[in-house]
Amino acid sequence: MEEKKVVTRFAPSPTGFMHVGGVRTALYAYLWAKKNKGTFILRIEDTDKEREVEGSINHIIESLKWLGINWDEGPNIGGSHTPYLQSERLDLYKKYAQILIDKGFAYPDPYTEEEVGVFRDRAELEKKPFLYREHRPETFGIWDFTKPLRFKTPEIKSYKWNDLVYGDLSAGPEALDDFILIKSDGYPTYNFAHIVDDIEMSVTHVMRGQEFISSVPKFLSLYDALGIKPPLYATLPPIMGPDGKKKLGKRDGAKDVLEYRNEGYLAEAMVNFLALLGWNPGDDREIFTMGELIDAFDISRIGHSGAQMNDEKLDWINKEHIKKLSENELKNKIFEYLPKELKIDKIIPIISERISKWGDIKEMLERRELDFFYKQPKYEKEKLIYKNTGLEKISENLFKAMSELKKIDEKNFSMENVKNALMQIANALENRGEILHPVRFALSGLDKSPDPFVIAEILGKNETLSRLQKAIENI
RNA sequence: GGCCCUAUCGUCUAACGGCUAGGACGUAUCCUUCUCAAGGAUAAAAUCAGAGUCCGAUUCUCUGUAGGGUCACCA
Repeated sequence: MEEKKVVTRFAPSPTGFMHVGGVRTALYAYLWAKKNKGTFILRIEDTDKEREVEGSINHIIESLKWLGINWDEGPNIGGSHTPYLQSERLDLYKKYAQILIDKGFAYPDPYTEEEVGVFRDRAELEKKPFLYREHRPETFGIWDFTKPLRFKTPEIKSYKWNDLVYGDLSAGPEALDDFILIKSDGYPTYNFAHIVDDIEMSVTHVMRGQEFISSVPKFLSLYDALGIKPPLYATLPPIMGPDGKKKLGKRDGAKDVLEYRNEGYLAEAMVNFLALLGWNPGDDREIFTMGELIDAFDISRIGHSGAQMNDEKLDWINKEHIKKLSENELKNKIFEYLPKELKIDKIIPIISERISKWGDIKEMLERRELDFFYKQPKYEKEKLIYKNTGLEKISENLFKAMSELKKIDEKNFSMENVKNALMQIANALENRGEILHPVRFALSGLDKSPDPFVIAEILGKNETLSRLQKAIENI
């Protein structure tokens, strides 16, 4: 028997930016499709014209592209199920609506929105779940497109189904209701449209957040009414906000993923982090490329409980990915952030081992931690004193350092040689810091900085000696 | 309120019903050239509670508790 080709989709609504929750859903669907050499579809569910936010389709596209979550079919590139915007597929939903009407499984809603609202309020007051079907009219009129079209649930029963992640799930009959298929504005609801499209697009695996679990019986009864076998469901655990309580939502500060790009995170690190938020490979690996994720990914290892967004782990993963960059990639990226005076090859390791994301370079610059590499520092004496060493002693040590460093030929003024020279003096002292600290301070003017040897090499012999001299004059 | 889902270190997580509950981030301490960073080592840190089944329960069952989701002409 031939295996059916795996088709997954990501179907966002264009109501704003994408946050990590949406991205992770997209990622898992993508990974599963790629792992099975299947198809990953991007479909835009723009059936709510009220909530639609201008520009969000492009924003979503840009986010996915940045992360390398590439779709095989969808906006911009087309495919065999074009178009990929639901607002352009209205005829199709009408066709399916007609099928349901003909089968007696759909009817126009005779009530106004206000009247239904009254039913709902009453149910809420009585602490009962609201069920429209308890108000289902006896006889149905002809649908004239001005009223919403409702689904007539064929059979009110408890549903049981299997979820690829959660296993056997079930819901009571109160999960079933005569939901709206087509709104009075002519657009289908999510409940209806996504099912029609999943059928038309031959989607085999539906991955989405667990907020949809309680709607699944509705979907199943719709499939039943149509006489079509539903796809497989893989429900994803929620991502919680930083407080660990609520599901991450735009309302409580979920970040636009593109903001992570602006802060200087690598796309692959972001993907790596999100993949691990709710899934694990079953071994101790933590750092993955997209290709490695595709190999390792498996629905059966997706977790069941909510995971909390954790920026510190993301920083660590990003740093690990930075370490994997080639020399050239690292150089180009770091130089993007540096002023021309600092575009020195030797400064790259100094920066790269002090940052976890590119944006940290901006902060280093703002804190003026790198200025001394191209600018004579100002000396603030408070930062100088090393333990109980007196000023005179410090000057004396600086002189010693100068005279030793003068002996090194300019061509050989390397970190190693500077280190040897200075350590020779330092080791003779009771406390090595008595010379290492003043020298470092003379070169950088900072209480915290890279070590003096590497700075000396970058500054060169002349500048190094000149700064030692200036420091002596200024203390 | 009904229905549904979930529960292992602070966080992400691992553990056919069977070793001392493992790893990672973060934290702390030590080492490595004064500081910072990087690196190395070490440490502290968890099975929500109570019953039941079993020789044996983090794992299975029940109850409780806590958290989350859902009950739209939103997706």
